[in-house]
Amino acid sequence: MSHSSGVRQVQKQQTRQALLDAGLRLLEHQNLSSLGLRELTREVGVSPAAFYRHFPDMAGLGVALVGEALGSLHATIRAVLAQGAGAAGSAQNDALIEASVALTADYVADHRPHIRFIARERHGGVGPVRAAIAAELDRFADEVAAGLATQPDSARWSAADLHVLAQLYVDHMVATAAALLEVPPDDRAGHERILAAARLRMRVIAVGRRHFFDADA
Amino acid sequence: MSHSSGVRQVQKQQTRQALLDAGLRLLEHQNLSSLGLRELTREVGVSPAAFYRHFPDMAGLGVALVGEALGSLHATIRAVLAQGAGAAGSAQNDALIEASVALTADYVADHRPHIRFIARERHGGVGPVRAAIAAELDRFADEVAAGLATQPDSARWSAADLHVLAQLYVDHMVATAAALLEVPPDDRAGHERILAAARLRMRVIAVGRRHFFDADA
DNA sequence: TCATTCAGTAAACAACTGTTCTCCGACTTT
DNA sequence: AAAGTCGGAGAACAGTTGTTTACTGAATGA
Repeated sequence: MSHSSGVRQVQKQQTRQALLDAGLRLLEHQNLSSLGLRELTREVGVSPAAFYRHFPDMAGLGVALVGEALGSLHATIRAVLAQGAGAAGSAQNDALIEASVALTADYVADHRPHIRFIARERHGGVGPVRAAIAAELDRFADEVAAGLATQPDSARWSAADLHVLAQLYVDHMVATAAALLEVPPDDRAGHERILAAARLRMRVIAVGRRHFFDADA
Repeated sequence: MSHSSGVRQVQKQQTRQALLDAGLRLLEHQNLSSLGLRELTREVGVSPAAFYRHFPDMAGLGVALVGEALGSLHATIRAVLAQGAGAAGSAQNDALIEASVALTADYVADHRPHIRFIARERHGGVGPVRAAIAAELDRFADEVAAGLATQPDSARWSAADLHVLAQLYVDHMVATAAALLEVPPDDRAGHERILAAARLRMRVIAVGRRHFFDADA
């Protein structure tokens, strides 16, 4: 058999990664559908034909970038949500909100180009990429719904309705991430303004969930 | 002076409109940044050079499309929100939610390509278009905030926090509109599924607003 | 050691791109 | 009726684009 860590494979992965990195760099200021194959290979320093050794399409490159951008996030999200399992009270809830917002802020700070790519291509013109992003976000919603289900405030909620609520949380986090991109990375004040707004909105949603089945709701 | 309804002006507006219409048609399956000038003029049946008589750029065409897509919506939104002014009780609130959701559904049904364009270019690669969309959505948030302010449930809310809440409503409506686009126009079941989820989420937010300052919030 | 695999190259393909120029001819003003 | 305006056509510009082809030479496995 051919073990997968031969010199050949390693070098192939290196240029593949170089293509992904250069793509991300070039996509900071343009859409995937306007990124040229030659433009990309020129940036990397390989011949145009070399691209086809790694991806069938530009769409293929895009799908790979989606995985790079969001793939590692699932475990992190589950970890954050686990800290609120079974906990009650608004103090505990606020801690969970704070942790979620902090996670969003940190991830955007550390992966700006990736997040920008996701925001840009979420409704972009490249079908397979749109589908890949939608699939990842759906998985996020599943995970958030599972996390919500363990909390006392969700006692009277059906699984289906919890999933709808989870989508609201996910959408809101994506919106917050996109808002953070609109502000320069070193603008601490603008940064904090967005995060404060995000916290407020999450608290409104949390309160709404808790009182949703009250008599005067 | 030259009155603005001469044969000349009318014909000019006609080809301008033809450019906008053809643009919208071609943008249904691609991004603005990948729409070629020649591709567009070919679709309309005019020479490439004719484009420059109407727009300096593709970005210019895009900004004009933003106005076409969202400009007429402000008055409609104000009208819907006015019906809830000063009203209390969850029944009245539900009516307002229903009206908002119905407005969104109708507008998407009647302006699918426009809304698709907005969703696609909201975070797209063309700066001026992004800015134009952001400006329109900000105006929507202003209008929603003004509408919310007239309701008893907002009694203890500051103007600034109401504006943050209004952005949540606007974001949610945009997300709902985008979700409607993902489903074929004649899929009544999928359509209704999305609208039911939107209503639920809006109700959660409304309940959260009402109980936000409760002792156990 | 020798044959095989295969990532990357170079060149050629036909087609396409945005922009500028000069010109025409129908509308508009005087 | 003459002079002026101006939307649009047509051609030329110098590039660019994605894709396929035959090839090289180093890593690989027997």
